[in-house]
Amino acid sequence: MSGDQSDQARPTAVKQLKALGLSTYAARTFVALVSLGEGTAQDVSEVVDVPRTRVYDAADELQNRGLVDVKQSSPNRYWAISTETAGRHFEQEYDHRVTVLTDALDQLASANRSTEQQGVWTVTGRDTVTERVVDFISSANEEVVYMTVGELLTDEVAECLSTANDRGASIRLAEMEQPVETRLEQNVPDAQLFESVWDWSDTPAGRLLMVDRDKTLVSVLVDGNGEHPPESRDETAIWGAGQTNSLVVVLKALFTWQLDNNRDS
Amino acid sequence: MSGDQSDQARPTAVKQLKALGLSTYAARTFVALVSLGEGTAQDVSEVVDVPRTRVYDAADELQNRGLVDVKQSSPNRYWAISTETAGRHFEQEYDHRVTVLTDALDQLASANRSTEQQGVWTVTGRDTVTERVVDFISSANEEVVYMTVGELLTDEVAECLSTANDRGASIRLAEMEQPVETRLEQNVPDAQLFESVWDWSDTPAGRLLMVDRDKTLVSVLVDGNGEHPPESRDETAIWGAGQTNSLVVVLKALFTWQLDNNRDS
DNA sequence: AAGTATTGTGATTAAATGAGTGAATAGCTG
DNA sequence: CAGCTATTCACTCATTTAATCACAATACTT
Repeated sequence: MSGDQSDQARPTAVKQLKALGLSTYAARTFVALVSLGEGTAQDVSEVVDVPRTRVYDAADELQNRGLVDVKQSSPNRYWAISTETAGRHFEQEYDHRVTVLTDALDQLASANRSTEQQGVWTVTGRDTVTERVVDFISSANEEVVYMTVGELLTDEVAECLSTANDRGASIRLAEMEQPVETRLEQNVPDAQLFESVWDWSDTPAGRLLMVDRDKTLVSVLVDGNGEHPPESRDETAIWGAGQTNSLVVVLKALFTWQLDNNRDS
Repeated sequence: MSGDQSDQARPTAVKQLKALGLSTYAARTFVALVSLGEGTAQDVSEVVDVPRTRVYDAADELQNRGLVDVKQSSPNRYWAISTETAGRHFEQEYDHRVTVLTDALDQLASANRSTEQQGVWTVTGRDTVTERVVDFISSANEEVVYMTVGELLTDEVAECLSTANDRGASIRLAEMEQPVETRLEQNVPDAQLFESVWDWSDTPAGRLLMVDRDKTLVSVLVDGNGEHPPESRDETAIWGAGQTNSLVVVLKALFTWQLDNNRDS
């Protein structure tokens, strides 16, 4: 199929453009103009599903956004900016957005974000959990203990561990499945490896993390509904912070015992 | 006023969050949680204008987006991620969006984006015009002739000119108002400067650009309605491409005469 | 030059999304 | 167990957005 790519490309492009704030018609019109390079309202409505009489509004919207130039002739002709320019355009727009947002939020953020927490917070979604893990490791000053299944030791986390190590924190790393692999040594060469004395193989455990003996996180991998391939298994985690936090106390005990035991052997 | 900043910060933060795809309630709830650090539905609805019974939906939305963690107690407590994490989060999200979009658009883009154009395209808005100017200069292989009023020779354009020069294109630069200033030499040291023989002082001219004697752009500065300060004057431009394009022909003639005349003196 | 086709604008209607409100259920506390 | 609060759910109202139609203006054709 020659159109196999385009058949996919068109809806995804429209979807992204809508997510970036364009109306449905504007998104479709822009996609049409990118395909055509240039065209009239008629041309556009023939290529995509936009009523001809609405192409004018859509083109207006696009022009105001700087995505389309207009030739004032009869009939009017519309010209879409190049894909590279469009990319740069949106990048700039959203850099600006995020800058303004973080500035505003920084002003609002209260100083009393205490690290002393009573209970336990839950996080869902693999990316979100990873985000929290990275957060924690980034805040490490002295020690990071991280036990994980192999598939979750991504480059992002590995890099983060390296940075923490450079900062002077000691890294203790273990894998749950096999005995410590050489892969770990490649990814995080400065880490001090240890082996788990328990067998996690029949548990859905994902990661155990402890930072400076003050912040801890536990995650499990949970199958969605059907038997998806392993990569789409969802992850949910709980975390807590502070010396008096129950989860911290438990994991501290667990890891201390674990590490002591390892040193002996 | 102590709250002078926050009074501004809160609405702008909400506005940006909405622009980034959150619902009004979700945006307000997040702002409240950033201010509080942590809180119950009650707390949130007391701080910002969200009905208490709806904080739960909003928090759900935020949790799915990975912006808020939940503590399952009674009452539930919600915890907002740090502003830095939020910034990184959105950056990542939109980098991803833009990547997917440009990929899709590249597949769609027709190869026949000919540089040979019949008519003349119009662009409005200072930023958009600048974008087009940068586009043009970036595509220059041999020669760039750029005549501009001082306020429009921004750093972005200057840098772009330097790059073009490094690529082997000769840069000819002039300012419309005063005789050629030393400022130009600072900004674009490698440019060959020339003086205009005409007096543009009573015209609203903004820029004249010619690239490789094949693409040209003319812009004018136009007052909005009231007497705004000069920086808010809007700009509109027309451009054309191709050896047979009327605008190209005109500007080529103009500049050739201009440059010849300059060399004589 | 007149008629026909096509382009552009505006008004109008219908559908969908989202904001706001209140009632019902579940869970805790005394 | 009673009274309270927290949470969820269902519904209304308003605003926005999609879609259609009718008309005016312009260009093209014979």
